[in-house]
Amino acid sequence: MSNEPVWERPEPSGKPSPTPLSRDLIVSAAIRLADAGGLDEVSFRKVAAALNAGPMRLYGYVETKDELLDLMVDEVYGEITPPPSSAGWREGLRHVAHGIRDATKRHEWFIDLLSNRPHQGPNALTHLETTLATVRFDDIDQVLGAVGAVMAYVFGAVRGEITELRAERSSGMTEEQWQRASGPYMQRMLATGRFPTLARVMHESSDTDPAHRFEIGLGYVLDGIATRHNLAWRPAGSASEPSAQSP
Amino acid sequence: MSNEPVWERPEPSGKPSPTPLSRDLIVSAAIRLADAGGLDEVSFRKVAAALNAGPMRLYGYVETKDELLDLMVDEVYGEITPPPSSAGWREGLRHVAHGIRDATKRHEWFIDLLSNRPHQGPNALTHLETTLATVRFDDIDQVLGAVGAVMAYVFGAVRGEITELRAERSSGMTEEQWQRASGPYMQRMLATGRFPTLARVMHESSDTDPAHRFEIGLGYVLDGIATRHNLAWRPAGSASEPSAQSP
DNA sequence: TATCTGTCAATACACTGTATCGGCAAGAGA
DNA sequence: TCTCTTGCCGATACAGTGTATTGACAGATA
Repeated sequence: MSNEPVWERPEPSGKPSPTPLSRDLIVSAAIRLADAGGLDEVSFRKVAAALNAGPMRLYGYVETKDELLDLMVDEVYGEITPPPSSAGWREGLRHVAHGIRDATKRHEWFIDLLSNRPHQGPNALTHLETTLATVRFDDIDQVLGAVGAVMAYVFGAVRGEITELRAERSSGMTEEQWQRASGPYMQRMLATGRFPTLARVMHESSDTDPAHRFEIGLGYVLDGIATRHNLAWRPAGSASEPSAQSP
Repeated sequence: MSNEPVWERPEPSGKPSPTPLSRDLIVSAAIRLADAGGLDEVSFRKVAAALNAGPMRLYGYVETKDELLDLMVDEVYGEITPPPSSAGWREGLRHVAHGIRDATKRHEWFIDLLSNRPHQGPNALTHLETTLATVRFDDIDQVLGAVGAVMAYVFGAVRGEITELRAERSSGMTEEQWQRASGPYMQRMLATGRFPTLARVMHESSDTDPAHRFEIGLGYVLDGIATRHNLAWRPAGSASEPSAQSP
């Protein structure tokens, strides 16, 4: 009934109980379950059971399951360390990108909760704030464009990684050879000759390290921002970053 | 029991029936339902009901619900027109990017089915093949890197768009003013003063057209690829595209 | 002490994906 | 033509989901 978002709604007034409860306890239990067995393990019944409580007890703290998921997402945002305020826009955005990727490594389900609703919890907002603040272009539209592009790339890339990783895991522990067409189905498809370029990629590509591929793509995006805005920029492996200026 | 993927498994031998059935009928019914009411409307019971059949009848054509979703995804890939073979890498990738974005406009649920499993249906594979083939760099790793980065950006950006669009729709038809902090919660948050840059973005940004923002980010990625690989490239609005060369 | 208020457990409902079983109808063999 | 097999389909059932409803009980207040 209450139209306020979770973040602004107070929790029930911890009445002394054999097993005390709180929003924090609930979300951390849910996160534990999700980390261990994926989002499917997160049900009100299971979360409540993990806390020695009845399922309906959770509804005092959380109005709906989506709210619980929102709280979980925001908790993950809270784990991500902001870039140092001394960082230039390029280092800053790289830091943020890796922060999200690392967080998703710890909580794979994080990436599944992107399309539910926008992330507006307090931690998500401060994450967004510090990310925007690290890009000190004069033109605010350029700031938004740069941050938006980097975020879009990061989310897409991380999602791809996780998807691939899950496929490997479920498809019988095929380590990195999975995309090498070791799956019999893929082998048959490639054998049809209808996918020559794809076959070439599978057979000849030497770049199978996901972290490296992530870095490559991220480099593209950052280079593009620098090029488009005529920012000074060094091609590779350079330590210092010039302070940003919009043209 | 059969370990073969759907794509290689024959359908039941169309026995004459009052209401004939086929995989195509099933997936198009499912797609119709999903287009109309989102993925939640796609259940075996509802799809079967739309075809005047019992739910269990579908299991002859599709072994599991994930298989049905895979078929739906592949159908969407089939709708995407490949780039003209005359296109250079930049036009080609732009064409692919917009193809995916447009398809997602027609079928919003498409973007939700990315993290399930990799897309390996015949249409998805030919889509990937033509995408790779449009980038004629000598170094195959550079091809994969470029295509991977563009795809990651596209998926991330489109997902963001759809998420925002859904939020607007559910949050009471707030058109484009949503991100202008018209939501009372956001207004309160911004009023705390803890998010100055975010507030500035919300108030001062004039760039609210999603299509334009998509284009901007895509431009970053393509510029980055061109820059990184020292490809000839014109900053803006230039018609002809030089044929690609890797350094 | 009596009343109110807020928290919780139990039950119930509609819905999901899918395993199992039993029948039925078409094709094959005699 | 009669039987038998085979493959498809419907009905039922089961375990699980999110959540609405109800009723009891405990602590605070009058």
